[in-house]
Amino acid sequence: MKKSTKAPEAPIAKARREIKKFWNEEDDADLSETSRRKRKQILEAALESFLELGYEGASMNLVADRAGVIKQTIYSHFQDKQTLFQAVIASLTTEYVQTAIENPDVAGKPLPVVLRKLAETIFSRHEDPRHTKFVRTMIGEAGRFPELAKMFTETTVRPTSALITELLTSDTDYKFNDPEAFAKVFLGSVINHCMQQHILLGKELQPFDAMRIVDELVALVEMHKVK
Amino acid sequence: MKKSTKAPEAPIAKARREIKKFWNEEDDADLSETSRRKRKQILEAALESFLELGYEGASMNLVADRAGVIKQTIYSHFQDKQTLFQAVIASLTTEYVQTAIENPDVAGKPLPVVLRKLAETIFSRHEDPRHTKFVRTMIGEAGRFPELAKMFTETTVRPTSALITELLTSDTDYKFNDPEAFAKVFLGSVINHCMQQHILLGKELQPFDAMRIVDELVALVEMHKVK
DNA sequence: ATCTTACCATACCGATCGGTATGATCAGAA
DNA sequence: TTCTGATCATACCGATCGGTATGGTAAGAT
Repeated sequence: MKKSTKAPEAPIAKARREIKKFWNEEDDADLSETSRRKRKQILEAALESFLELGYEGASMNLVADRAGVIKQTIYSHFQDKQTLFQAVIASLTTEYVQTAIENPDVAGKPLPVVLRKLAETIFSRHEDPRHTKFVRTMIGEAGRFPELAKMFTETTVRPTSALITELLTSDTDYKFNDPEAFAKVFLGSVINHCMQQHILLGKELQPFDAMRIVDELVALVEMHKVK
Repeated sequence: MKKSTKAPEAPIAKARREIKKFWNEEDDADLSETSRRKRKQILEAALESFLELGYEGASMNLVADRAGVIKQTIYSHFQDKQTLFQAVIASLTTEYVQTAIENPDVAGKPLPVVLRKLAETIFSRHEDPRHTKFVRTMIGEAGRFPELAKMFTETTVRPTSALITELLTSDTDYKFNDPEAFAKVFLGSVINHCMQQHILLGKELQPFDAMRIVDELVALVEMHKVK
């Protein structure tokens, strides 16, 4: 009846490969241990600086200081500020993609359970302040760094949407006229709730229980059960 | 049966009042004609500069040049860069609030028609490149200017959500278990589609017809029709 | 032991930043 | 006409920007 859970993994793995290809990620193999450590320090410091102050607001001097490194070391690892920024965003994106939908314990579970689990994963991710800042930064710079925005949607939003679509179509207990559209409704409701509550600080003004959203969505799913 | 359409107007007007109060909008009455013109030139130039380059990326020199004005004139109208930025965002927010839901021609129309109209309004607004940049900027600076983000949600997202909730509850032809949650599902799906397609440039990678979203949503609404 | 390589500290570069000072010009109200 | 206030042009302020140069130090590989 239900398709195996292997299929959902495929687009994720593909996405990961595409990221590496997209960013021309060099092998770290030919770097010394200390050099790789420095590089990681730089990336971590740049990450916090960019997410805290934005691309223009964060200075290379600050990044160097926070990394415990001099500026020249940064420029020996990254061509310029833009490259460093792109590396930071790309690294964060891959991190979130890798931890995205790696719950293999949904095999054979009923559709509502799987969807609840998926929504909960997204909700819990938006509890992380770093993720909130990441999304803000990525969106804020989407106009100046369109490739970053495209990579983000391509590697996170789209596979998730595709996954939901597949879950909807493969479960023969349910029947949807336009599964792709319903998947976008489902995912859009979840994401937008996070956007409004966390990214735009709605939770400080008008907190709204995420469970009511997912309950409503599951109820809508149940209305599509074949009798 | 259906409530009058006056009710939806109330929260909008209230929001507008709150904006003015929030921003302590000074009366332009005591300013000379040329002075008011200069101020408008400055705001327009600042608007385009901030939306194009972000808060940190836009310089006061650039704004002055684009406004055809010297820097001192800017500082005679606005205390500093932050104040100017806040004025720009506030001005844009009020503009979008004012043109939000001023379609009085939905009186007595069936619920799906009204909801379609509402969704279309949101969709068409996101066709405007300036609005796209505005949303990107606002979200990007939400961490550094939390009051701006809060004002935005408070004056645009929340009243719209409340309006939909009221539409869902007041139409006795339909019955929803949790109208507020369904309203958020509806609005969330619409907004997230715009976010993904326009703000995050998804339309350049994977264009998706907005009509399929709204069709799906309306279909979901119809499933709640009382027999 | 030599040599290479990455890192260090410091200082520098021209440009630009947000914001201010000075003093001339110009328009409208008295 | 005189006065007042806003805008003008220009130049300046200290600070900081992204990025580079110089020359010394420390460590791992040959």
